[in-house]
Amino acid sequence: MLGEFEYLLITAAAGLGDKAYGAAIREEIEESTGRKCSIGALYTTIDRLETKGLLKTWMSDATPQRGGRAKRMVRVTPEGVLAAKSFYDAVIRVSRGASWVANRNGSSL
Amino acid sequence: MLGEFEYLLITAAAGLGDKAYGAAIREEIEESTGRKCSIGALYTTIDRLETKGLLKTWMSDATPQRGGRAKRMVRVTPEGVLAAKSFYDAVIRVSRGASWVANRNGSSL
DNA sequence: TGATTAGCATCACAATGTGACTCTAATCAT
DNA sequence: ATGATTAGAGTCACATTGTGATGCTAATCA
Repeated sequence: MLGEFEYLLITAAAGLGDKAYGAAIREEIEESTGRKCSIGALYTTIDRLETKGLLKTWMSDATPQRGGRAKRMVRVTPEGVLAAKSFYDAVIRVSRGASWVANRNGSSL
Repeated sequence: MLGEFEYLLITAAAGLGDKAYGAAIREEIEESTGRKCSIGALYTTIDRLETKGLLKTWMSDATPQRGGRAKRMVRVTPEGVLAAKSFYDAVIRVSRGASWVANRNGSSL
């Protein structure tokens, strides 16, 4: 199953869509979690997810900006979406009834 | 932050309340996830969570059953509940807007 | 031409997760 | 009373995942 950080990364990348590349994903993660995302965690996890087939990555052309280095673009594969969904579902399912879950009446699922 | 399995374990233990002990937690986890829970994962994770103060454990008296060995009882501490809540919230928050999340209208939070 | 900048890569290490195997003490059947 | 069976815990070496410090590259700017 996905680890927690792997899930974070896939979710961030999926949200960014076409604009998903290393540094942007990192910002996205830091924003949505409020915690630092280390470079090491970022790229090693990208590598691992790509190996597992949950992500696809490729290098873009360098952008014409000061320091505009080539970006490593990221796309979540269908398998990646599936894995994320299954992680999410697992958390939700397992959490049903837990005291810390806002119990909105007719809990569907 | 909590790992995924740590979260599972805390949730299962919390759900079992007074009846939370090693083997029962294991069954609970296997039931709610549909996956095997290895003994090693179980007890090493219990140890770690206890070290972190998220669980408290103690040995019960042996029960008068065939093979009724002393059980290692588990209680989730207030810190443990907090940690679980914070993990859950993080997953929910981060997942907002993800395509695999059933977007039920007024998403509270 | 060299300072600054955006961004990627790596490596050794820390934390987590896993399973095969073993141990214990209690009942049960002979 | 002795050995098979049972519920349950403990351990260890290993696999997987997460982290941060450090450095590299190529582009712009002054």
